[in-house]
Amino acid sequence: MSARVTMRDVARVVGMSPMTVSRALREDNTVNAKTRARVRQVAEELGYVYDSTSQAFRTQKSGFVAVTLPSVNNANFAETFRAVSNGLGQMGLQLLLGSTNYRVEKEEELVRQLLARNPEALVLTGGHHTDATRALVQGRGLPAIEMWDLPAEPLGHVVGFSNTEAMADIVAHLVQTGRRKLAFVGASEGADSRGAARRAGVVQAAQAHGLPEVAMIDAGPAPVSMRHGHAAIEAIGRDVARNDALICVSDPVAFGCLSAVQRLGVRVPNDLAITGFGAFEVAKVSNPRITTVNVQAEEIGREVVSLLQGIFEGSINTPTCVDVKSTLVPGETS
Amino acid sequence: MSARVTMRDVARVVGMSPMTVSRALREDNTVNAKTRARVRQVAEELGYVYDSTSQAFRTQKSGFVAVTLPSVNNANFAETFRAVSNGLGQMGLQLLLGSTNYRVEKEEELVRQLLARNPEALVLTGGHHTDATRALVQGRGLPAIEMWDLPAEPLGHVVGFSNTEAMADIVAHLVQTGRRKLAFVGASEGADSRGAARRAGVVQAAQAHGLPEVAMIDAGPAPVSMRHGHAAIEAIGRDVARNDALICVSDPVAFGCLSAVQRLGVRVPNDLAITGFGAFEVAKVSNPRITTVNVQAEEIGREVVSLLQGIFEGSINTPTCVDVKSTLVPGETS
DNA sequence: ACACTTTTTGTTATCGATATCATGTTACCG
DNA sequence: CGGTAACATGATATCGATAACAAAAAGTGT
Repeated sequence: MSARVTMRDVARVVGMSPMTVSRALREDNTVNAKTRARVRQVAEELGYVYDSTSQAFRTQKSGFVAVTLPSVNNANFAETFRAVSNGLGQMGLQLLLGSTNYRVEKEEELVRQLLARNPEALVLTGGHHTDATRALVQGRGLPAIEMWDLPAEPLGHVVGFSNTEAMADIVAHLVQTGRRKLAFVGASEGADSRGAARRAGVVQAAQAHGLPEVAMIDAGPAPVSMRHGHAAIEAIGRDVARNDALICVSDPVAFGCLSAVQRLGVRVPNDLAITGFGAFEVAKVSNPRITTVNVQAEEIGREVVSLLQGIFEGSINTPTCVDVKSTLVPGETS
Repeated sequence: MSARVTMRDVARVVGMSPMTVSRALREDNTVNAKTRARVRQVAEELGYVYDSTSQAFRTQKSGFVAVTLPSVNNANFAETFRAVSNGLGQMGLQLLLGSTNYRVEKEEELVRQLLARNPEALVLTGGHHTDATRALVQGRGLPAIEMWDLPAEPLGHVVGFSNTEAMADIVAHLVQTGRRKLAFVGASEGADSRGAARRAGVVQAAQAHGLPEVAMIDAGPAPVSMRHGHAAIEAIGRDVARNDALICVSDPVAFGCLSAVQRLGVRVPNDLAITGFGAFEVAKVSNPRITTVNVQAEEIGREVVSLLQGIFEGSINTPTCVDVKSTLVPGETS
């Protein structure tokens, strides 16, 4: 196996200095067109592959933007990821991804690893972090964006929406359509802070409307998905019809509930309303269509990108908060 | 903004050489326990953050494993990603992800970018690549793994299953349960090679069983999901019942079809059988449960990791092919 | 106390690209 | 034709961690 091909090798063949090769391979127009063509051709012939590591080292700019997500196995986060990834690609940046599995300690470890790669910005999901994480991020003076939430004390910039408000919209909608005995289906207390915010939003809104106490249906530890919603309802059985509305932490959970409820012979929406969260595909395709909240996962990604763009260009200097409003999407389950 | 803290800074404070600091911060036991404690404490106090870029540059080992996926917005691929990511994390490696959006040209561009980061191995999804991609990968003598497929001419190692065989299983199952007029629902010809392999598998198996020609239902360009399956059936209307089985390229597509078909009043499985692919959550939760094929997305990820482990340890030297057999999972739609 | 091993620390060179400054070459103008 | 601008290329130093070798310090047994 031959050693790797470097600019020096290319330079030797072309009969020029490595500096010229460097210039020729970049968009540097101080190099003669003929020279450039020759350099590129030789580079191609020798199978030269640019070494970003060296560049990152020399220029002290990694070309990375670090992103943490609770999980990629979630169509919403995946959508945001895709938008950010595409946007950054166009800016010549690469995305460095880490998933926290919905745990802040894991996030801390991850942030440490990611920072070691010297990213040019850090994008975190959610507004809930360990003190060490906060210290790490702020100690570097690194542009930071929190997304998918509107934290009370942001680390830096924010692109998100209010989980609490979104839930208030749902509760208002249910009250308006005559529901009073609400139940919330979500993950056990603990890890998932966005889930917790949604739960709190429901409880709060129910109180505001003077409704009886909201029943809590535990779908197990986060992350919860279709099968957990399904199983939670199966565990309860027909008693689920004591409530007249199930407010689910997400569309997959709602679909799981819907399916289980239908198997039990409970009619939706006649006997029971069901709402989801996130405007996942399944909400629109299921039968009946699930009432949900569109959080514009892609829009969040796009806003993150345009924020980053502004930050790198220098046009954004002060902490900015972008509220990507969520909107209620009425379906057939309520 | 103060300049970044380096090992040299830590060394100065401790009163030792940078080399000692380097050793103290690693798992190098040639350094005095007291010295190490002191170094670590000072590093902590100064807010020192390790610089992986420099390390990568010096040692010529990036600590990266590059992975391409068609899309993360697919629960199957996301599952594989998670398994690989977790496994690599335990080996002290970081995963560098790129998504090809199901296009080989995009893959080529991506591979170029990823190789520039000097990864220690490359994991590609699928066995279909441009010539340039093949040349790039093989020219580097870099460990390469193709997954989610069993290519005829592998680039290196392989962890996958036969899409063709899996489809043959489905067709055999449908024939056995009395179906003869098959239709295949998938993306338009072109981009998605795994989808194409599945289509070919169906056609081939149908011929082998002496069935009439398989009807093709086009769900649009890849990637196709619930809404595309749904829309494809809506476009056809009740004519869909001219077939007696819909073989779908994936579970989400199958669910979309199922939902649309139910809205049309066609009874599943009585009037029409439906099959999916991939053992997505929705197959198990939907009503009726969808007959599918379990491809063990997570297992693929785990096998990739253990292969990589073997490669790095040196215990695996020859191209290896791991066939993660897929298994038919009968549901209620057939 | 001496020779010798073991432990601990230090010195120097280096990975590949590029910022910076210096130098050489051609073009252009009056 | 001399002088200056515009263009093109080169020389050198450098980013931070660490491999490889060197050397000092601390034990160890006789």
